[in-house]
Amino acid sequence: MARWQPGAPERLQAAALKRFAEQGYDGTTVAEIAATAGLTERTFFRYFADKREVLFYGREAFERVFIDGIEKAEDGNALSIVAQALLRAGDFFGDDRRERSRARQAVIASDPSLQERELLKLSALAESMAGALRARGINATAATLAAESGVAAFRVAFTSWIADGERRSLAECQEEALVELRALLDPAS
Amino acid sequence: MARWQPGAPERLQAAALKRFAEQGYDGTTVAEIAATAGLTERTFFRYFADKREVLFYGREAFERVFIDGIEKAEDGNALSIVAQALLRAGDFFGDDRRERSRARQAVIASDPSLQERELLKLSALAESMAGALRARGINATAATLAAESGVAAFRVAFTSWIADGERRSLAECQEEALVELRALLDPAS
DNA sequence: GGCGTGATGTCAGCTTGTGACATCAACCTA
DNA sequence: TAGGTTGATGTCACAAGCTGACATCACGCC
Repeated sequence: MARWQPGAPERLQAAALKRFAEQGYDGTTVAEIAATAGLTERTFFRYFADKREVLFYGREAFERVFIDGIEKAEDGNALSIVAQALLRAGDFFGDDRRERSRARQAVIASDPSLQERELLKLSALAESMAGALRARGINATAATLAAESGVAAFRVAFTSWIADGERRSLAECQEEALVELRALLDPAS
Repeated sequence: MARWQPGAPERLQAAALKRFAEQGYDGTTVAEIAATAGLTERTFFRYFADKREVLFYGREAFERVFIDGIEKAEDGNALSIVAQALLRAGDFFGDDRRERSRARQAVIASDPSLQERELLKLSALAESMAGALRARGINATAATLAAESGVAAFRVAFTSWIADGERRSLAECQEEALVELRALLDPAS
């Protein structure tokens, strides 16, 4: 038998989500999270740089979907490449993930320091996307603007997707947000 | 003679900028900042909610320029209203502010937790701008997307403006960024 | 059987941030 | 002018986040 239970970071994340939902983010100490997972505070900080980071465990897979999407997109202008990547990323979030996403987002919305961290992650995502666009020959400024606008569209779509009573898939919400983005130039808007 | 030296928050901010430049953000404690300003740590936390906030003192005036710009802009589509506001905001940063902006931005770039705070402030700015757009009758989604894209353009322009050797005014950098943004959304491109 | 490895624990300490209460010059009022 | 009020600041104690140094000890390899 193994000396330690496997999957320490996953257990810590599960424990944290449970506690945050019950007592709130601020009302939960790292020591409590660790105890819930059968570990100590010190071990928590070996896996996560700080208390907030536990909510963002496993982001790399998520980010890779966007980068892959940009690399594999058909040729077009910067925005159309980003749009293709977003639509593929939409498929990454199936309907089974909706409830968990909602719960996680509710925790993040409850605390400004978590919103900051979320923004930093999204900013890093935009920077990665801009890099992938530059690798396809898009100029630096256009790449940055396309990536940032794309992330803004993703946020709009994601917010709709987890809203109460929303039935459409994330990909459908994405399409709508992209239509709106392109319509910003319309004199009618 | 007054019991206390006036302008405690300004003195604390100046002391902080000085120390951060000399010793780095992380290498400076709040107690040191307060001592430099002739005050105590407790007083620092009476003026600033946390250590980072001292770098963002006086943001309201900055934000108001954007909101005023949106309110006073001539009619047009969402993006053109945002563009008018950005160009006015460009005038807010005269050439005399360039050096201080550069120094401040260097501190922020040196520490991820400061970048987080900066992103939160910019996100709040975008949300205010979106509100001002909605007040002009723009629909919610378009307002959010136009505001976020506009803030992205501002960041691009601001980064150019404080780059080494840049001679153009911020307003000129803004114009360039806006041209790129419009080209991005233009289906013809 | 001995030994290194590596995940975890223990402990001490620093920094950030907060609540409760004390201080005391300036100001107001009778 | 005496006496009370105000408000910026100080003092103290403490919780919580986070870190470095070192200890522990099952597992697996030689």
